Amino acid sequence: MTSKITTKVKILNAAEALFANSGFAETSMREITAKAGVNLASVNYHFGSKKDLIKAVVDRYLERFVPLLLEKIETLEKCNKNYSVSELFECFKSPLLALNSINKDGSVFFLKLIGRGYVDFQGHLRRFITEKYGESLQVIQQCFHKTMPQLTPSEVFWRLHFTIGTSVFTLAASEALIDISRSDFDLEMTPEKIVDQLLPYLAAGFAS
Amino acid sequence: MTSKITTKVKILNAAEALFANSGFAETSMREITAKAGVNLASVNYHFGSKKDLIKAVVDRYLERFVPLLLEKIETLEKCNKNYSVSELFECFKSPLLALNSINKDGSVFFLKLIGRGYVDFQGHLRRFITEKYGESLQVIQQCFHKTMPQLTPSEVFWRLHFTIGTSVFTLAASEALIDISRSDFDLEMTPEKIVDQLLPYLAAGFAS
DNA sequence: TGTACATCAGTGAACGCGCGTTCACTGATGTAC
DNA sequence: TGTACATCAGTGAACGCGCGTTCACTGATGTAC
Repeated sequence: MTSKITTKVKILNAAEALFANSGFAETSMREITAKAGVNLASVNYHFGSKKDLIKAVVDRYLERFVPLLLEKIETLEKCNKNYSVSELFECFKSPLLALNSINKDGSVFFLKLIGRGYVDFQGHLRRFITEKYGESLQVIQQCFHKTMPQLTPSEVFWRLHFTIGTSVFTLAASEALIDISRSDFDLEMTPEKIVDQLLPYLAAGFAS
Repeated sequence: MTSKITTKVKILNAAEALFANSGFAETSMREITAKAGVNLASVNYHFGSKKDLIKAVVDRYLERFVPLLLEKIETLEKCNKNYSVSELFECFKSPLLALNSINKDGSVFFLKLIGRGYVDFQGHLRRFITEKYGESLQVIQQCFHKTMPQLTPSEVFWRLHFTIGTSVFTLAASEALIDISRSDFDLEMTPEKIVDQLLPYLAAGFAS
């Protein structure tokens, strides 16, 4: 039994790394297929178009991540009716780490991709995500509301997006920041170390 | 005395709006010149290349913003040896608002552009900024360090960039977020209202 | 003041290039009888 | 088991298009004598 990597998966693996690190618009089909070692035309054969490839790359992570996260949150709700923000934050950790089974740097790629999705392109990716995962996102939002019932739904929404924003921006820009950190402080940062500094910052902000 | 708007300024005004809202790579020279109502070739005539236009657009804001900010900080240091983080944050407000004299939405454009600069392009814009404004940025960083002397320089650096990240990401993605906010909560948000919610979040995070 | 020349702002059309996509095709595998 | 056909994965080359840039040129303004 050999674990044969199909052309489709080769393309996804090559594309996600390039998309995450350079952005959707900046990455060409020729770069992707060259990195994957497959024929240029095979992307359109397997995925139809570049837009659909982008969706497929992001969806491979969401399809794994969202159910795991919902499961964790459900368990938390059963065990503890009055959970805190940081307990809720904690629910994100293991589903994120589980993404590393898709790809060595899966969790970093995933957050970078989400960041690109916010900032790039007018909306086809966002539309796709809200259509497929809108309900789940609503549930998650309501859980955050329960931890701070004094806020309005809109306030919860915005604080949540500040939090997401900080996370994904930090990772999207991490290459530049790691560069600066190395040259200015002679400090070799890794995504893990960054997350360690990031989490208390986020928790303080959200509960402000 | 008529206030004649030169072709150069027409180009800058058209380009900054498009760059801020769509990104550098996604905006074409033809879109810029069409919006500015000038000849396609005039961008290369006045600026040399698209890369140099990007630098010029960003620099027009930095050239105004950085001296004003340094001035504010200097005044603060003279008046009050032991200033707080929020007093330091306060120094950013009026220089940011002063950018609205360049363009009605100047301060929003500026932050969006900085956000794009982090995430887009491999580095020519970042290199340009650190070369021209690196010293000033160092000074500002040291001021933040004074407000929290118990932190290492590296920790200050990272918290500062989390803060910048949240700000610029929120504004870069503000169009999408304002859309969602309208459809989900029937709430018409403006950049000003967003900033009002953002500031306490940032202060809490930085001082965590 | 008039003439000759230089500089500058701006233009229309074309250039070459890389892009995403398409198309006709090959060869391997699966299915029906 | 053998043959005919259908389906599927993958390919090489080309397509049309929009991109940033270039080039030869025009016309207005400034400068020297």
